Parts: sequence; C-alpha cells; structure tokens
Amino acid sequence: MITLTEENYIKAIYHLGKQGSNNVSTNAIAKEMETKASSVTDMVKKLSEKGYADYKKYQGVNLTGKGRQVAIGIVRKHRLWEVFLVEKLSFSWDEVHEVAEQLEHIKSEKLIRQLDAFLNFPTHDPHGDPIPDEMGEIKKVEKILLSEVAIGEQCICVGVNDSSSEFLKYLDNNNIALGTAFVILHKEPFDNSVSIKIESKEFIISNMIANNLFVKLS
Amino acid sequence: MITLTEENYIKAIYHLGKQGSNNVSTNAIAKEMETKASSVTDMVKKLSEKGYADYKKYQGVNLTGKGRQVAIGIVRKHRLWEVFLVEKLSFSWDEVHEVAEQLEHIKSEKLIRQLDAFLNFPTHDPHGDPIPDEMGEIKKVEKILLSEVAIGEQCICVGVNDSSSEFLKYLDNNNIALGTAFVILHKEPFDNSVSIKIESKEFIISNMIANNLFVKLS
DNA sequence: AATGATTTTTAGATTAATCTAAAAATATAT
DNA sequence: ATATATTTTTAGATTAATCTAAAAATCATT
Repeated sequence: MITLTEENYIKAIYHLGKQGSNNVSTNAIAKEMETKASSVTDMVKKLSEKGYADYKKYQGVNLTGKGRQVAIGIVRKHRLWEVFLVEKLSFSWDEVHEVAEQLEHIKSEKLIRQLDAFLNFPTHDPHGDPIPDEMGEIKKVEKILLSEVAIGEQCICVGVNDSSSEFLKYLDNNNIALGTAFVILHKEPFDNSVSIKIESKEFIISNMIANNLFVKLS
Repeated sequence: MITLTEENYIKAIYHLGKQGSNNVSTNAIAKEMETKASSVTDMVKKLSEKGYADYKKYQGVNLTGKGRQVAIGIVRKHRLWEVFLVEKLSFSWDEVHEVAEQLEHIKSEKLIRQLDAFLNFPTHDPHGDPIPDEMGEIKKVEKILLSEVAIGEQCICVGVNDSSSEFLKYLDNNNIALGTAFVILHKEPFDNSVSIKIESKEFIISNMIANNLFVKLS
C-alpha cells in the first residue's frame, strides 16, 4: 500500500525532476513539500526501500520506473479532475488546483476511466498542460515562452508556466486565456517588457508575465 | 482541523445512533470501524474534548449538535457523489459505496454546491436514502420493510436496508430495483418467506430478503 | 588544497492512530 | 445477591510522519 504522503513526495520528485534533468535534491523537495530536510531524508529512504526511487546518500533522488508510473497516474487524475471542475462544475481555472490536489488521491481505476470518457477524453487541462493517457503516455505540447518570441511573429496562448491563483486572475483581468492570439510588436530591452496586439488592441506585458505565458507560433 | 479518522468515527457514531436511540457503545463503534475497543475509547475522548461528542466513561457516546452537523455534511457528500457515479459515470448501485467512502472526505464547499446543482438537486441516492440539503435538513422517507406489509397490499420498492454489494447484486439478478412494484400474495409462517407478484410474474422472497427491502404502500 | 559555507544526514522527541494485555466497571444469571 | 461474563478503560508499545539540534559530508572560494 502506498500512503497519501508517499504519493505527494513522489509527485514532488516527479515535477522537480522534469525541470533540471539531474537528481532532485533534498532541499528542493523540502521546499516543494513545505517540510524540513530531515523529514525528506527519512521519506526518500522509505521510497527507495519500497522501490519508488533511487537514492544514494548525499546524492539526491530519482524516480524509478515504478515511481514514475505512480507520479504520472496522479498527474493524470489531477488534470482530469481539473477539466471536470471547469467544464462541468463551472469552476474558474484559478480555483481548481486546491480541489484537484485532494481529488487526485482517490483510488478507483473505474472512476478515472469513466471520468475520462465522460469528459470526452480531453488532452489538456484548463491550464494547457497535457493529460497523460491510460498508458501513461504524455503528448508533449510544443510551446515557447512569450518572452522568447521574435518581433513580428504571431502566436497563440497555449499554457501557463505559473498556475498560481494570482497569476491566473491577472490573466483573466487582462482578457488573456488559452487560445488568445497575439502579435509581438516590440520588445523593450530596458525592462524586457513586450508590446503585443490582441484583436487590434495594444498592450504592454511585463517581463514577469511574458516569462510565464506559453505560446505556439501560428 | 478535523482529521479524516475523526470524520469516520463521527460518521459511525451518527449511523449507529440512528438505529437504537440510546447512547452508542464503545464495542458497537469498534465493530463498525473495524478497530479495537481501546482505540475507540481514545478517540471518543478526543471527540469529546473537541466538542463533537458527549461522552461519560462506561456510558457510551452521543454526537453534539456540532458533531451531528459534521456527520450530516459527510452523509450529504457521500450520497451526492453516489448519484454522480451512477448518473454520470455509469456505475451500478453496488459499486458506488467504496468510491463514495473516499470522495465524501474531499473538502470544498463550492465543489458540493456545484455538484448538487449539476445533478439537479437530487433528493435521494441510488439506494433510496435521502440526501440532506445544504442546511442539513433530511426529508424522512416514509418506508416500511417488505416483510411487514400485509397480504393483498400493493407497494413500490423505495430503498434497501442492506447496501452490501452482494445484496444489491442479488436484487439486480432478480430484476428488483427502486421503483419496482409488488403485490403481496402470501406470507409463509414456517420460514417467513413472502410470495409476491412483479408484473404478473410470481416470486418467493426469503425472509432475509424481505427484511432488507423497504417499500411504500401504493 | 584548505577553510568556510551549505547541504544532508543522524539522533532523539513528538503527535495521531493504532494495538495487546491487564485492570476496572458494568451487566447477567443462577 | 453473589459469582461469572462481558464491556470498557488504562497502561504501555508500535508505526508513520513530522520536528529540532547536532554531526557529517559535500560544495565553493580563495
């Protein structure tokens, strides 16, 4: 049996492991999990004993195949529930995370299979992140940061790098959503802000925002 | 904060308290929770300290108003999720309990409010049990056991006393569901079995079954 | 390569929920 | 009503997950 806490550590290691491709450090996990490093050491030892992670003292951890499978299962559930909350229960994209964090731990294969079908096999969650399929396959979304798009290019918003409620609400207030089309007019070297056009209206977007919006060229 | 375990004990006390109207005994809770009596003693002390239950040594427990409110909240969530599973995800009535036992602990007022609306404010779960409303009000279902109906009476199945998967599957196999209409033809004193007619076909129903089927006269 | 800073681990405690075994209280039955 | 049986509680341990404080290992810098 896998405990809820173990699942959360595995998920944290998975997400941290995607960023840098190195081993995940004890401190990084502690920060993500809001626990102390000593608690992390204990837990990664346990995950290692149970076959979910590879761990050598002072060297950080990595998920094993078995661990990655668990992680992807949780991510799949999380993102399917997010779709459910937005599409069926009228949640906004900044409200879903907290509830999905709970729902992702519900254990029932049939539940997820049926939910997936009920939602018509969605491929992306409300923030544009891909939903792993039943086999754990994840379609990579081709996306670049808005801050990296060249002047004159046209692009469409396909995801967010920061899914905090604050950032998402900011986007709502500025009428930016998944699918919104931009043209890049100008990039200000001084503060790295970006001038864009949305439906013939011009906006200036700070570097901080541009660094957290994923787009694809169109 | 209320823990998951506390919620489960509160729910157990609530359900046991509805049957006999006396205090709920330590052993009864232990049986329901599949724990030992000593664990129950510890927990009811804690529930009492936290204001969820009234407890005096050797005298059993009762929920306080606060405890009953928690219990009814859990029951509401459990039954709404059961409706969701059956109506939206094609679960059968014998499959829902296990999953609803997990879903009932998800904490989000908005989730339940929206789920309720999405399901069109159902009043009964798939087993015929009433769903408490947002204020905790429970419409009492008027129902009697099939074994108590007089010969010659006509009645309609409105609930089950035993919602074990085995019993529900038995009913499925015998084409008995909520809404099924019966006429009582004969009651056999020897084994307390009941002869009934469903849509002009006659059946003999054992006492054990008749004692677990709720009907209303029609 | 030595020293200082940082990270990680270990050692020992704590809390929640459970258990077993023994003691205490209550219930039952002759 | 007294002895026996049952129920309940207490006492003391155990496991999972956490913590603090100290020790050990690794990293970084000159």
